[in-house]
Amino acid sequence: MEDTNDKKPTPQPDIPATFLKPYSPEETETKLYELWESSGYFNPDVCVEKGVTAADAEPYSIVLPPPNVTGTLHMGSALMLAIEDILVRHARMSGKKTLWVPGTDSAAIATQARVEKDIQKSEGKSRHELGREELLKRIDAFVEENKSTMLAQMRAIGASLDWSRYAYTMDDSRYDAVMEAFVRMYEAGLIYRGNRIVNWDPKGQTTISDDEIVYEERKAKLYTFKYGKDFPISISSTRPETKVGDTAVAVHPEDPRYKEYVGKEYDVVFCDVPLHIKVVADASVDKEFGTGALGVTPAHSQIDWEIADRHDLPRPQVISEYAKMTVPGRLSGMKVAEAREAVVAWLREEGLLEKDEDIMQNVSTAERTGGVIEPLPKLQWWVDVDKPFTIAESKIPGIASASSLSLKELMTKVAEGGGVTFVSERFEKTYLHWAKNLRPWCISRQIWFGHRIPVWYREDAMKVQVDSPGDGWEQDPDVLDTWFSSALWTMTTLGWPEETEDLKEYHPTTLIETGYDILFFWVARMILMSGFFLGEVPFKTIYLHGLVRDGQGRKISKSLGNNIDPVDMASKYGMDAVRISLIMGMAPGTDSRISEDKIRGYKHFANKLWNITRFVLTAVGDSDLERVQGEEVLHAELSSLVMTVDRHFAEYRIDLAADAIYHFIWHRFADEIIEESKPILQSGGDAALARQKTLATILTTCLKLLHPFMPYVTEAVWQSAPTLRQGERDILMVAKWPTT
RNA sequence: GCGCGGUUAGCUCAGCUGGUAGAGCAUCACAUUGACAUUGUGGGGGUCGUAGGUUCAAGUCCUGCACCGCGCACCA
Repeated sequence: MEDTNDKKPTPQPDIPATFLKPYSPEETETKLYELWESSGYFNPDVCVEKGVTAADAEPYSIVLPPPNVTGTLHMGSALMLAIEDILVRHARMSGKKTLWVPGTDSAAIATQARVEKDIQKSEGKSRHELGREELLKRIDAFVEENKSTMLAQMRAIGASLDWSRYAYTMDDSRYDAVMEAFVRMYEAGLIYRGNRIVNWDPKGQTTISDDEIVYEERKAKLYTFKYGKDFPISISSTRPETKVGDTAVAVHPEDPRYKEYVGKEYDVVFCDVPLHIKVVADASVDKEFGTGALGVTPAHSQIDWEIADRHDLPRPQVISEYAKMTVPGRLSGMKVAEAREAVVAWLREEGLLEKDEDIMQNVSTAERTGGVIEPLPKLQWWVDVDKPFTIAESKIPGIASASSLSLKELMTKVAEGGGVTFVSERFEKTYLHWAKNLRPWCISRQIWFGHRIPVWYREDAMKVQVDSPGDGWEQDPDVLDTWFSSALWTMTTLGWPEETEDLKEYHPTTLIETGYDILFFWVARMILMSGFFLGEVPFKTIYLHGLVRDGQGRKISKSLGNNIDPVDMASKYGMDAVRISLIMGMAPGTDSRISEDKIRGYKHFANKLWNITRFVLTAVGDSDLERVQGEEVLHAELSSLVMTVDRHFAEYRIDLAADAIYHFIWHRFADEIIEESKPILQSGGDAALARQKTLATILTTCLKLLHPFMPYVTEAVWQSAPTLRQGERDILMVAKWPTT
């Protein structure tokens, strides 16, 4: 260090100068990542070529859940990268043929919404003023900029990803694969175009899937009223404005109050709109709710649409895509909220309102825009999850080749038959519950950024194919739900639809590791796609991690200002400290907490290891330890530590593995073994020599065990202290995992 | 409404197939120029949410209840 030493110079033994000052992450991290990357060892092919991995070694593969290109990495992404990097480094050191595929996700809606918002702010223009082509150009520029930042961040975290296999959801090869998938599923009859009730987001001006809905509990008023003075039945509704779209009143078939009216038809004028209402009996009606009679609005309610199906009712649309009334009369052009008040006022005037009561109601909102969902009938593209198809060749337990089943059944059987294992069993229940209640999946989106639907129209003709059929054919303007392409991710990153070596070698992948919040969006749908196209599961094990919360257990959010930037923290405390503090105390599937204090604590640990090294190197000096025997007892103890760590790895309890290593290093090795060693070393002779050997062996083993968790500091030690390598490779990342 | 978690020291959590409570942080006291003050040693602190049950023995198994969190459904 720079402070001039005017005290007597302590006699420095012959150890590398780098250990004479505290560990400095900022000086080492970038260099070490470059060392790893340029070594080529992130790529399993290179590992085989250079003899690090046996050619016939067991493959171990993980496909990185591609982060959205909408911004920068947050603590959640850092946690994900840390967990996966730990597993991957452990697998690589254990001699497996280890592949971790990097990627980024275009995140269609999220990205377009973000860019549109920016343009609206800076230029005051909407996307329609800009035009499709120009908007896409702007989005591409935005994406390119973010991508490079994000890739740099992934490197900073230390992720040992094989960059030679990097994929982006919208690159050419992925794009083509998505088109191919759509066409094949269409040809199998599992994708169809249909007019059904969709979840329409008036704010985002697009449909969204059931899973993209967020329910918000709000206070609402339930009004009870009649359509007109001469109408015999009262109904209840929280949305009286929709009643101008009613074509029936449904009652329970066994409700004695209404039996006499079933089958009768009435004409009324409701708020200036003439209605023709038929009374129908339908078992889906709950006799106990409200008046026991349900005003049926087929075009603006999912269940009403289904009732209309059963009773062959007309389905007039009375609300537009802009959530405005399309009926003539006083409501014409009003927004739904205004119309509601206007209808209530009219009901009061007419003396038709019988009751209004406060109730709590779940309002459906769009996850991305927060817009209140307006159910509307629309002609959209759907994945049919109920229609049986024939699975040509099945490698899934419980599903026979050439058998016939629906996608829903496929998804259920994969879990029930043990085709995949959930690290936390409880998620299997959640998954199964979801799979069994699955409804058609709406996959078309009315936005511009994304994989455009490969369907072509000319007059009344329609063709489903990847390339344009020729002049005069117009491509469907819609793009696919971003999760449709994501669902193919394990396959497309490995080369599908080509039958590549990678696909053969690494698919099914060993493990999917992602947040539990995208179990349905993504994990379940990968099972769907992989099952349909390949007859196999996309991954053998499902590891779901929880949310990263702040020190007080609050969700990380912009409004709270409690975001902790992983790269920021790393520049203060080192990335090793960030990584290990993210996974310490984090049981799989449960939310975890991160705070600056915790990270600071683990910086101390990195330095502790540094100082241990300094002590050991000093103790060993220039002794030749090659032929020296260490002490049995301590070696047995070390073995038992390795066994504990292995067991935790086998159970995916990397938090416990890290804990075991941490405690051994600090509280056993440093606090006890090193302290006990001081007199032994001073006494000299064979005992001292044996102890030197023991200390070196313990440290070497600790470096290896700790490497997956804290790759930088351990590699820094390995690089600076060749004496500790004991004949192994000069890069710790590819050293052999300790055996017991 | 259905389901899933959780409830153990001030805080964050661990306690596997049941044998009478552990760690880290925090706190208090003491020590040390030591490989390391990014330190060490020691102490205090818990009737393991609640009421029952099974058992020779229950944080640990079973049942009910309460509270917190989450998912799904309903949403007339």
